[in-house]
Parts: sequence; structure tokens; C-alpha cells
Amino acid sequence: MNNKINVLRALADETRLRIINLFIKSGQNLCVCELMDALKIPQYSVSKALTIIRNADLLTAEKEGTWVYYELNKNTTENKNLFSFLKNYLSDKVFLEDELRLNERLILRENNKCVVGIIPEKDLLKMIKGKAKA
Amino acid sequence: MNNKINVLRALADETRLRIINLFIKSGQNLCVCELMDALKIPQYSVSKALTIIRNADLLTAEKEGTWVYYELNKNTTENKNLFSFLKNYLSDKVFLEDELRLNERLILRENNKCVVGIIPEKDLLKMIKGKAKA
DNA sequence: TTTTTATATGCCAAATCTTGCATACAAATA
DNA sequence: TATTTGTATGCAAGATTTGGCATATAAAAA
Repeated sequence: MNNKINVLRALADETRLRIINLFIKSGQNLCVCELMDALKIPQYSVSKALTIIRNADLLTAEKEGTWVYYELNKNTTENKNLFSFLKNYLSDKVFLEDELRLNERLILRENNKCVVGIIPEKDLLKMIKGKAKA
Repeated sequence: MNNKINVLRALADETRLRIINLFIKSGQNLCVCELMDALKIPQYSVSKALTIIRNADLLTAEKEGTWVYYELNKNTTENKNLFSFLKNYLSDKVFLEDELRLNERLILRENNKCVVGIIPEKDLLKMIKGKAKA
């Protein structure tokens, strides 16, 4: 009972819902700085949201150097059912825009790893254009 | 976006979740006094919870005399998907006990209408026993 | 060893939510 | 009309949450 309420409380917030949506729609692991660029919100805000979602057992975290990769926790049937429900339920312009920005940011990965870190928005746009050409 | 967050916030509370569970599992309309007996919580607490759930568009209300019958709002695909997800997701001892108490209380209906109102717990038990015999 | 970098978290004030009581309201009944 | 009954809601205190800043931490780089 309490764990389910924790899950629902974790979902009941715009930032956290946008984050969960990105994990569900992208179907892959993501690090904090990538979420920052996709959501356009500050680092501490992403980190705090991730901690709450993780405490609700919806995410797992794995450290690689200074980077931390988060991923959906699909270890239980309940979580899997939840995620497949949300995949359809979470449709909104806001979510869609997040997904587009995330896709652009993910272009910058190398060997499927984040190598960019936290960068000013101007540099981000330049780097993406550069990558798109190459 | 905002309506979905409102829905999730409506779900993120024990009392409200227990109420929604009863509507989903029983599959029928219910009035405030029936919910009071099923959940064993005060009237104002039920009414307030119902108002919040209703404002999230998850319930509809219909007045019949002094009684108000609430019912799941299945007017949208989203709500229908939500309810069918919750039907499996909401399994817990607490929910089960609520369901059992609701079933007993529903024995007292006549022509599928609530005719009992708000009564002391002792009287409730007697009335149920009486009905069970008949 | 010092500095940088990605991420996490303590703290604080503002905002929001919860809880219980008392009371309001509306429809039926006397 | 006065009363009862089922339901809704205003209010206030206490609890919880949110948002932003500053700083802590840990791993890599210099």
C-alpha cells in the first residue's frame, strides 16, 4: 500500500512526470546533464526529482566515473505494467518537446555514452549542428 | 498536461486511492454513507476526498433526493485505460478489507438503492445480520 | 596534490496540503 | 413551517512539499 502511494506521489509532479516520460519514450538510460538539456531546468532540480523517483523504486542508478546513468526499474511486474500504461497515457505537447530536445542532445553521445557534460545553451546548439553535419 | 497531473495527484493519497479502488472493484455507483462504512472514516473525510477525485474528472455525481450517487467517469479513453490499469495495480490487504466491508454494507440496499443512511456501527452489524438471515 | 567536473544534498522560506471541527445547505419528513 | 437527514464546505493549525541557493562529494584531470 505505502509503496504504491509513494509511486503515485512520485508521478504527481510535472518535473518528475516529464522525467519519467523521457525514460519511457526513449527506452534507454540517461544521465543528469542530458535530462537538464531535454527539460531545460537546473541541475539541482533534475537531481532532486531523480532522487524522489528513485526512492519510489521506479529508477535504478549506475555510476560510471563522474557520470550517473539512470534507467527504468523493470524488475517487477507492477512496474512493467505501470510503464506500459504510462507510455500511452503520457501524451502532451510538453512531453513531445522534451522528447525532441532529448533526441538532439543524444546525438552528442559517443559509443552510446555521454561525453559532453554540462554546457551553456549556445555551445549546445553549435555542437549539435556540428554533429549533424558529420 | 495539467489535467493529468491533477489525476495523478488525486490518486496520490491513501483515502482517495481506497475510494477509487472501491469504485473500480465494485463496478457500481456508491453514496457517501456507504463509503463511510466501507472505509470506516468520518463523513467529512469521505466528502472531501470525493470532491477532489471529482475535480480530477475521475468521478461523476448524481443527486437523488438527499442521497448523492458517485460513479466512475468512463467518458474518455484515457480514464478507461487508467481504470483498467488500476484494477490490477491496486492489490493490497487494506483494499481487500474495504471491499469486504463494502459488500456487507451493500446487502442493505433495496432495489439497488441505499436506504440506510448514516448509522452507528452497532446498528449496522445487527442490520446486516438481519438481512443475511432473510 | 590541486583543480575541475558531474552529481547530490542541506537549508530556508513560500506555497500547498491535510485534518478535524463546526456549520451550511438542500431535500425529505413531520 | 420546523425538524431531520445526507452531504458539502469554510476555517485554522499543523504537517508536508516546493524551489532556489549554496555547498558537499567523488572521480577524473592537470
